[in-house]
Amino acid sequence: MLKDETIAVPQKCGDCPIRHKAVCARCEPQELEQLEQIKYYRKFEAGQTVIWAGDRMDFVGSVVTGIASLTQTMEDGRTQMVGLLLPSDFVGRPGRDGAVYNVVATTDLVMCCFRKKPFEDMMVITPHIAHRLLQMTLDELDAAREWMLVLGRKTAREKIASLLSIVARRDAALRQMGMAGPLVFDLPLTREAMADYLGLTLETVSRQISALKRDGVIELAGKRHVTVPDFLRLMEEAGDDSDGGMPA
Amino acid sequence: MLKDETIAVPQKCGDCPIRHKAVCARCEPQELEQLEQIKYYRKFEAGQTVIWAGDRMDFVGSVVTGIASLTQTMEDGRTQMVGLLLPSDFVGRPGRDGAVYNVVATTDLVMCCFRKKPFEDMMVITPHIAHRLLQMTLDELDAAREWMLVLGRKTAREKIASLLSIVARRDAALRQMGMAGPLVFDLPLTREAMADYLGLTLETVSRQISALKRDGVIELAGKRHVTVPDFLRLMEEAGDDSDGGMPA
DNA sequence: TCGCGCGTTTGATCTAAGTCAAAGATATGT
DNA sequence: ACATATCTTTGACTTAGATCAAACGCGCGA
Repeated sequence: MLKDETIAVPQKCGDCPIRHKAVCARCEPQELEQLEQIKYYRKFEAGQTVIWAGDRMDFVGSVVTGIASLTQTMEDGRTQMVGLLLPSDFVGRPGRDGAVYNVVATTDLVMCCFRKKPFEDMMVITPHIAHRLLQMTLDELDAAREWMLVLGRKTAREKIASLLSIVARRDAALRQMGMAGPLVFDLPLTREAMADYLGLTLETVSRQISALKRDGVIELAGKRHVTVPDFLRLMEEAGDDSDGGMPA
Repeated sequence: MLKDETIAVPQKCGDCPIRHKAVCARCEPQELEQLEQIKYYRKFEAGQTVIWAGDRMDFVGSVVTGIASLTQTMEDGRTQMVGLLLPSDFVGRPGRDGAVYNVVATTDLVMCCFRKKPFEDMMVITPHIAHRLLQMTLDELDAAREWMLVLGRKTAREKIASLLSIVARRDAALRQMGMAGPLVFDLPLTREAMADYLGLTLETVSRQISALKRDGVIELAGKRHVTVPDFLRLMEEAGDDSDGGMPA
C-alpha cells in the first residue's frame, strides 16, 4: 500500500541539505559517526501516508525536503491538521511505540530517519541529544498553543493571514534572509489542506484569499505563488501584536 | 501587586499531597533530598495571576491543590486558554527565561516550586529527571494537539462534552477509581473560563450545559456539582471514538 | 434583613462561516 | 489537441454561534 522507498544513503550526515540541524547541531564528530550508522532516507510522493495513527512507529526522523502534516480525523470524517512539518522539523517521539496522528506527505517528501531503538540508546548515553529534544518539544508545544489561539479565537481572515505569515517566516528563515522588503514564496498547501489546518472549509479559505488579494495584502501569481508586499501589514491582518506571532 | 505568599515548608517531599509525582516519581532518596533543598510552596487566591506572559520566570513547579490556567490574550481582549493545570501538572520550561503565557489561579491554588537555576543544574546531573520532563512535555504536546481538534472542528455541544469528560477523567484518576458507574465531580471553572478554554462565548457555554442537562447527559446540583450517569454517553457527545479522547 | 455584586440563565436578533451547487482553471495522460 | 481529473473560485442560501439585553439566584457585608 505505501509506495515509499528506502533510498540509498548517498552522503554523510554533514552533506545533508539541512545538516540534521534538528538533531545533531551540537554533536561531536564521533557522535555524528554513530548517527550515520543508524540513518537512512525515505522518499514519499505527495499524498502518501507516512504513518497511520495507531501504527507502530519504529523510527524517528526529520524532514529534509517537502512538507508533511500531522492530522487527526473523527469517525465522521472531520479532520484537523495538528502540525505542519517543514524542512528540519522532527517527527516521532522517543519512548513512545505508536504514532498518535496520521503523518501525510503534503508534497513530495524526503525524510531522514533513524531507527528508533538505537536512537533511544544513543539518547541515554548522549545527554545533549536528550536536552536538544526537550527544547525542540517545548518549541513544538509553544507552536501548538499559539495555534490554539488561532483556532479558538481568530476570524477566518486572521487565520489565513496567520498561516501565510508562518509559511513566509519559515521560508525566509530557511533562506537566511531578513524579513524586510517584499517576501515571495510558494504556498505548499492546497486550499483543502489549509482549511484542515485552520479549522475552516475550503470555500472559506478560497474566499478569504481572494479578499486578501483584492485588498492588496498579498499578490498571487498562479494559485500558489505568493508575494507579500508588506509583511507588517500581513501581521496586522493576522491579529498578532507587532513583536511577531509564532515562536517555533 | 501580586498578593502571593511564599509559605513555610511544613513537610518533606514525600509527605506532599501529590508526592511530586510530576518530577520525582522515580528519584533516589539522595536526589529527593536535593530537591527538598530547592523546594518551596506558594499560595495564590482565586483570580490572582501567578505569572504574566513576558515576565522573567525564575522557578518551575507543580500544582499541589487547586487549578491554574495558561492563557493568551490578543490586544483587543480576546483570550484563549491554552492549558488547564490540575494537581500534579507541571509549570515552567527549563532552559527558558521568560514565561510565554499568563498563568492564572482559577481557584485557590497551592504550588510547589523549585528555583529554576538549581533545578536545571540538577537536571544536568540527573538524566532521568530530564527524561521524565521530556515524557511530560510530549504528553502536554499530545494534549495540546488533541485540543486543536476540539477547537478547530467540534461543535459547541461536543466542546462542552469534551471538557466535561477531561475533567471527569482527571478527577477519577486522582481518586484512583475506575470510570465505571456514575461519575460525580465539581466543575472547577466558571462559565467564562470554560468559554475561554473552548473558544466560545459564555452564553453559548451556558446554553449547551442546559441542553446537556435537559437531555439527561449530565445532572447538576447547584451550578458546579456535576453527575455523569453514563460516561460512555458523554464520550459519544464529545465525538470521541470509544477508546477515549485525551491522552495526558 | 436588605442591597449589592457576581456568576449564570434565557431570550431576541444578527452575522460569519458553512453548505450546496455550478462553473473556471490547470494539469495529466492518450 | 482533446478528454479527464483535480483544484479553485464564485454565487445563493442556511445556520450555528455571537451579540445585545434583561432578569435570575445566591453569597456576603452592612
